[in-house]
Amino acid sequence: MLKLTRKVEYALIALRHMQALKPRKLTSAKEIAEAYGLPQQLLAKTLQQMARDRIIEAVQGPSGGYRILSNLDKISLKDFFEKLEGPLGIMDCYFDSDCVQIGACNIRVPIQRINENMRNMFSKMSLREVTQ
Amino acid sequence: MLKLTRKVEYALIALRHMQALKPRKLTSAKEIAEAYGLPQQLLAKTLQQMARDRIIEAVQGPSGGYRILSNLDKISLKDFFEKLEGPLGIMDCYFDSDCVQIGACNIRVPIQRINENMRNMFSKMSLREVTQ
DNA sequence: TTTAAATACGATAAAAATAGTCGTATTTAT
DNA sequence: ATAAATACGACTATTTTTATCGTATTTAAA
Repeated sequence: MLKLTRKVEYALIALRHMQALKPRKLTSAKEIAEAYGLPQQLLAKTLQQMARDRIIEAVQGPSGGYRILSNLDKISLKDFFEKLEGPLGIMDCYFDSDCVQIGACNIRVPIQRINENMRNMFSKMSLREVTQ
Repeated sequence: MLKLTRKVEYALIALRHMQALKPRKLTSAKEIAEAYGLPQQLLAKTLQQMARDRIIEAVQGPSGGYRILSNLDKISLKDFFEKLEGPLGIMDCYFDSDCVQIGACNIRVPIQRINENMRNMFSKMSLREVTQ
């Protein structure tokens, strides 16, 4: 319960790895996968997604790879999580809203409150705090 | 990502329902299941577990049912979640520790930090805040 | 200009976790 | 005695997550 997905986990590992390299130095999916024993293809997808989201930059071709693009101080954990996994909340009745309960549900408001607290907390933490 | 399970959701709905009743009044799994359109058997299990955890009290026999036993002010959401679902954390490398990474993992410390923040946040919220 | 190493990505398969059901036992008010 | 409720282990179904496959594209270097 309240678990992060592997995708997010791999993304954090990769970012932390890149952060430790010299600025602008490239590293490949293969390199990272081997260094930490991660499934390369899945890691690659995660890296590709972060590239689409402009968190990292991809360089194609042999001797290509990835490097950090954004200022990680400026990205909150909330935004990071949501970029990778969609809206952040304790239940999904606030996103899909095809909840059978319609009017009967008696915990909408309290759940809102918890969600607020969660989002607030992750808004206050930057990605750099995790990767540095 | 970071979702509660249905078990927890049903537990909260049930508690909120009981909280709205006159003190010491009993309500049954059937009653709650019908009122909110929940699967009765699964709800029943959740109620049974809360009874084992002494959050609510079970009365057997016909015209039996459940009522709130504990002071909900005194139970933190953290304890509540953990009673129902086990240890609370963003990843489970801290509980099972059979992570393949052994020494290679580079995000242990930062993940610890996030976990702390989560636990801290849910420690500060009482169950009553949600059910009232 | 061919080759090889890398990214890109949709489709699918496998595995794990979650959700729900079944069957049966026990309790107890009526 | 009966019926309505809790108790609970075993099982099944569903959904979500995780991982793999196959193929295309890019591009540095031989």
